[in-house]
Amino acid sequence: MTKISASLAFEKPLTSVDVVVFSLLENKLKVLLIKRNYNESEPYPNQWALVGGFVDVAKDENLEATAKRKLLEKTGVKAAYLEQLASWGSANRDPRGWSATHVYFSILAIDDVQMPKNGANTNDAQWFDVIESGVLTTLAFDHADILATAIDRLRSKVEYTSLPAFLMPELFTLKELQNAYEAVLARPLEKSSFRTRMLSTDLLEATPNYKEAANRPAQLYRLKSKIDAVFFQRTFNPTK
Amino acid sequence: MTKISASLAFEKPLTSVDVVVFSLLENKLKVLLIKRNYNESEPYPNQWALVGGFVDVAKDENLEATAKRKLLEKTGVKAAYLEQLASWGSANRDPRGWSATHVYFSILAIDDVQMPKNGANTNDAQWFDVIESGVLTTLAFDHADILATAIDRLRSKVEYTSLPAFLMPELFTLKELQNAYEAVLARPLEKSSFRTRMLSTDLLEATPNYKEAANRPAQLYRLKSKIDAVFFQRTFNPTK
DNA sequence: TAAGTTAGTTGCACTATACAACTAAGTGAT
DNA sequence: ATCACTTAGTTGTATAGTGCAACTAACTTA
Repeated sequence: MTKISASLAFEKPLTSVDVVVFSLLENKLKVLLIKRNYNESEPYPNQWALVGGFVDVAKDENLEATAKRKLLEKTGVKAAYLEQLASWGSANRDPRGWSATHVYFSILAIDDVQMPKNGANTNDAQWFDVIESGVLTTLAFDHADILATAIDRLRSKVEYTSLPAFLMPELFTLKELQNAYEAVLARPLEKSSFRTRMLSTDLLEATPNYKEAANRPAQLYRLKSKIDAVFFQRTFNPTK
Repeated sequence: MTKISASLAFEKPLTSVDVVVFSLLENKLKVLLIKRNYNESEPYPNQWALVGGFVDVAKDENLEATAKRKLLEKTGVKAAYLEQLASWGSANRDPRGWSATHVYFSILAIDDVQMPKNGANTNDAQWFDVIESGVLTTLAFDHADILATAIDRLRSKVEYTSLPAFLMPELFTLKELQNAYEAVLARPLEKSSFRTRMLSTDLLEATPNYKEAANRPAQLYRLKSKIDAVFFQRTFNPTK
């Protein structure tokens, strides 16, 4: 027996990728969950779970490819903000054996999403309200832990980055962007310092258009770059 | 064939854990590297690599346990600052097949480290200077990428956390702590604001002792908590 | 034309920082 | 003893981003 076959003879853990998909719907932060098959021979039948699945070593060139494939299958979205969150692996998180999952999180503008039309069961994918650090539903596996970590990470990054910009449609007003920040952080922000912060970077581009309403029209902005987030030097509201 | 055996029949990627181990030696940031076996049947024989190895599904309860086991084997250190960095997985990063590695990084006080005494080859573990975003040596696998990411993450966290405190011995002066920050960041910091920042949190505890020298003695401090890092509201030197 | 509403600005206070000049406390040479 | 030298530690002033509150701007509707 050579050294190579010895090392490959180790029992290998199961390897999966999960994606925590966030979006904004009616000014509320939402997370996309998938209902698992009603199949008693698989773990957690009929329960809600994160978007995800096993790495397909034939199809997926790398972990991000698995994440993108799963995201595309469930939302129809090709290019989206996608960031690695962390990984969870242990002997007992999956009854089928030692398993490790590489978790990403994604932030989508709801306009871009085409929810799946799965003939048989159109209700197998659903947006859930994010409340505190989770959802009002039991989740499969350790997905409640994972979701809580993703929400924490999202909130802490939103304190000093432009991530909520990825929740916005093509054109939006500064107040709408502020509403998105507030929906994620679950707390109000101060108008003038919010505006100063957003306009002090080259994140946004003013358009010649205004959003008409029964009051003073608001300037419409668009993102300068669809890809990169901007980092600020401080957090909001020093917590004191 | 049942659904279970179908899902487990997938070919599984190799699963490993790597740890990027940082320490401070003579006021220079160092990273611990291990020389791979001189064995032509294994990939990258005789090359330097990060601390790491395959998950042992029989021994390791979870990923962190694998990381701690590897850290203990190579440094003798049991409790250290250990944080997940990210994971890397692809079809071609390991010639033995589709492989995914879960990477942690650790920060150690050099005093705590007992370098291994491996009878045969005592030179198989060595501290390398961190220069720019890497080391002056070729690394096995994609470990140069991983190391660069770890250095970036370390530097960016050091801007707003107390991580360098974990590089210090039991007792240290504020100047020594500042030297550690500067070694990691590879740039000078301003004395008075550094002191104000450090003393404004309850990170440090003044001891009754002073460090004697051929000049004014410096107050010695110790960490209040060995476990948690402190977060600050801003970065150092806003980069214009 | 006035009331109501939301957009957007302005002035002032506060806080953590940067920068520079200062004082404090020791050693060692003369 | 005194003074030069060195490093520890402090102080004063400026600055930048924020929080807060009050203000002005622009539009609709009654």
